[in-house]
Amino acid sequence: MDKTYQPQDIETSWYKTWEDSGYFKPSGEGEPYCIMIPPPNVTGNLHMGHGFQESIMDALIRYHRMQGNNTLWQVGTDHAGIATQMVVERQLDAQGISKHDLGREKFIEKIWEWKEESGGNITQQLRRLGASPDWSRERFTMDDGFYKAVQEAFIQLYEEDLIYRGKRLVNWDPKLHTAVSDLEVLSEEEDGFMWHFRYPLTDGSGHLVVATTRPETMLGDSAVAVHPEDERYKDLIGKTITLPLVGREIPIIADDYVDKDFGTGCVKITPAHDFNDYEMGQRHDLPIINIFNDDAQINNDSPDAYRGMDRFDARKQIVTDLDELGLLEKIEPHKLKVPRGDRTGVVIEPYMTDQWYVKTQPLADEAIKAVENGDIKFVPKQYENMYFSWMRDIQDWCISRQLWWGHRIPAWYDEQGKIYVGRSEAEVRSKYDIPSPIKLRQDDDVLDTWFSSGLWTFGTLGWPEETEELNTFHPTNVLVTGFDIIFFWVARMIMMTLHFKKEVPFDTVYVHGLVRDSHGQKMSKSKGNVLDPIDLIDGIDLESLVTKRTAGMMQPHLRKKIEKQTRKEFPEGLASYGTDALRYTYYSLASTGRDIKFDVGRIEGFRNFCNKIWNASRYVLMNCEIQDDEGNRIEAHDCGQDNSEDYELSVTDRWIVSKLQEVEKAVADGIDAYRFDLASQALYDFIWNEYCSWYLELSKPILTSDTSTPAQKKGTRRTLIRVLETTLRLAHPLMPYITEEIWQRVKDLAGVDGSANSIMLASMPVCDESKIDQQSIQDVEWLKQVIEGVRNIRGEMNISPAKKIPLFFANGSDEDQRRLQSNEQYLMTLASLDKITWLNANDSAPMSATSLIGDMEILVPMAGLIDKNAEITRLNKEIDKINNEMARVDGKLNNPKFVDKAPAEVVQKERDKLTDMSAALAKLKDQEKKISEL
RNA sequence: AGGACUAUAGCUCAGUUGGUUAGAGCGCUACCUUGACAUGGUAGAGGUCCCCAGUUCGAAUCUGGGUAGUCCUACCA
Repeated sequence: MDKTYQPQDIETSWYKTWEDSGYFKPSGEGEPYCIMIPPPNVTGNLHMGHGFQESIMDALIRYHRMQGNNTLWQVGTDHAGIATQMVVERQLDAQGISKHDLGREKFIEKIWEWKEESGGNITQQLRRLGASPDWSRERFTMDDGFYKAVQEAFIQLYEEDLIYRGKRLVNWDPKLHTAVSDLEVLSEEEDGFMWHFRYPLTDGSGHLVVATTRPETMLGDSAVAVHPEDERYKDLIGKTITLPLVGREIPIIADDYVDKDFGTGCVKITPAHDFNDYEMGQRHDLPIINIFNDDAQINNDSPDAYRGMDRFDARKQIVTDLDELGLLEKIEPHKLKVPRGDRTGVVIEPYMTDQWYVKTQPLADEAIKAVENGDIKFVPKQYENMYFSWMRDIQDWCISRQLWWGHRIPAWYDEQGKIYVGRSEAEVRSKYDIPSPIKLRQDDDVLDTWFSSGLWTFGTLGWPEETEELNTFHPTNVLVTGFDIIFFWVARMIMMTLHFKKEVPFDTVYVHGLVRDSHGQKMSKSKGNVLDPIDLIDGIDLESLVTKRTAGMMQPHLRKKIEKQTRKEFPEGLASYGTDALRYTYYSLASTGRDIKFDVGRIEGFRNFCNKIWNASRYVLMNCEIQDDEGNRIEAHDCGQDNSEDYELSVTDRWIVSKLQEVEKAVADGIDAYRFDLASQALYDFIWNEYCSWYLELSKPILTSDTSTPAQKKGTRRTLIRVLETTLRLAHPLMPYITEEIWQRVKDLAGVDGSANSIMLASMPVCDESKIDQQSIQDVEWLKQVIEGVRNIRGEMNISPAKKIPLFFANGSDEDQRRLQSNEQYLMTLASLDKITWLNANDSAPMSATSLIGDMEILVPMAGLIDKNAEITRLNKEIDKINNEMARVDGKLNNPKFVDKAPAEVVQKERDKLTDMSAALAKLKDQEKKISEL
């Protein structure tokens, strides 16, 4: 083995082996366990959020696979309608071609080409993470089978009257020329203005002042509304206004939606271009006057002067014109929420169109019940509230999109506009008996991407066919996803699955936070703080990182800023940390419900952890086999794996095995509770602090000493290798590569069945309580305390670690003496001693620096080693510490209320503490006095 | 406007049902190339657990009220 851990040397080849060997496929045996991957955008790239999410899923999958479950991780990608279409449109744009130049068919071909070209990218990146989904079952939301599922779902819902076509106001994206759902609109507060206009009364008796943030919509006004009890305007209700610039006569109406105290108390009503106005229009039977075309330019039904004008130009012109007419009363700065498309960023326009809708209420009712009655659980639980509040106030879902890339809606129209829904034109014709002379035209629209994603859990398993996989793996066990798509996806999946499958899509939803940068900022291209998981795995030099972060950046000042910031933060670029370190970092940060701040310092720490495991394994191997200069095995030592009983386990062997049981439990508990931070912490602590820092050091005196017997050496080897092998299996779900690499070299020494080819198919270690030996734990605890006591004196007194020193034990019990006798060898080595002396009650001790282990004192003679004043200082520090603590405990015990009311055992504990401390204090003070008198 | 979440060491975070001398990693200080590992070892410093009040014998933990931040939902033209 190499002296240092080099992740790049081991990762890709192991992945290939696993995949080629078919290890990712369900075993076909055991309890089924299934996770559906949230399908990433097929032409997208892996970002930190994916990295986190997939690492969590892979840990769960590997863990369950090793537990013997029939484990399926279903993988696939999403066609991501709008996003993908936009990318290809932009590419064509760069060549000066518009999609209309190509026509629908050719354009879709182009997208398929782009899908073929870049589609493998994200799945390759997923492989780099060590993800172990069943690639042989990979799906795409627009593959033939999925198309069929989508079609079937649409037709069924239509036939059940749960899908309908309707004309109403939708969120219109004038850049994309499509409707979008409420969820795809983001409203941010922006600076704007409030314009106050005078609207003259038709009878010439004066005017009303209306306030608006959108002057251009006045062309479509069909009323002015006031509050029915507003004294100022009561008499005007029923009169009319002559709309300036347009000349239309519109009524003044009363509606208690109007807030008397806001603006002027008069509201212009534009039913065709505002959701609230639309409602009011319905209530008062007002005409709906559309003033825009699909581009949000003023249409030809509007006054000549404004036709063809962009909405924002028209706004300016209308304000100017009204001003010239003396009708502009004032303009005030005003903050308002501006709705923008989440993809395009342009202002979304409420717009009258024909669209397809899903009637959501009946579906939502069932979906709410499923969470209420616990069939589906959210982790963390608080997200259930978010889910409920949205579901209980759900609106019908607009599912049609005026795009070309997606599942085309399976509906046909005859020349009268009558709708026929079916699987194909032929089916529709025969079903509704439509003769060929009658022309049918298929609906041009495609379905919202989330409509198809909603079918993901069962569509990928073969629905609408009743497949074996569907029976085996559905409902799935857990969905791992970000909170940002609970509404988009999780809620819809629950509704659709309950409706079509009559069962839940998954038992548990594990919701994680957003991955942010180390300062808590969202990672974004424009901020230039994006980290690419692949760069963290492979490393990247500074220049490449700068180039990458500033690529495609239009504004030069942003470019400069990002470059400066990047050079400052990563002056050396990024080192190659490897997949295992990256994954471990994710796990360590995966506590509940929080966003994740990703700090490169953390990943470096875990790369070091990998190195620690690597080197500990080297040590174990060096002691379990005879090696050549390169560290290759020439011959294996007998590590006690045959069934002979000629080995002897020491107290430290029994201790580390006990500790191993504890960490096995901690890891299992952590993973079972989706607390990967706790699982990874427990494992880290065990490997680094217990196994490496203590156990490996404790094994050295046995293995190197001439006085230890062959049986003792064999027992130690056996424990070294077995604990290592078990720990590797325990760690494998979290760090697949390094564990496999090392496991292959240790498995036979640890007595693993020779037919086991890969650690990923080995069994997950399970805590065996009967192997926990309390006596050994206490003994080693004692031993550690003695060693730490000596080291503390050494450290504080600046005694060179190379200097061997004598040690005396005073005031010890029989138990102490027993422990000393059985651990002398360890003590001599680990504390670097040259002599140990046990003092009986009457023996006199040399003047020494002292440390207390319970009642027992350990003494390091001062002669020639220790400065008197330094020791006094050290003792006083100890004395102060104990004094403070004693004062606290004393106060407690002198409080009669505490003594009366607290449980007896708590009181007793405090009493014991006090007794121990006063004994210790007396000894330290005595010691301090003696030394001072020297 | 309603709701959720967060506040613990310089930084990033743990802290189970109230009882610990409040922990970890990184960073920091001193010493050390000893044979698995300097991607290392040993020792150490560092905390008014956001503030105020309450419940309790006892509060980082429970309750109420603040303050600050993050986010979600709905919005007034």
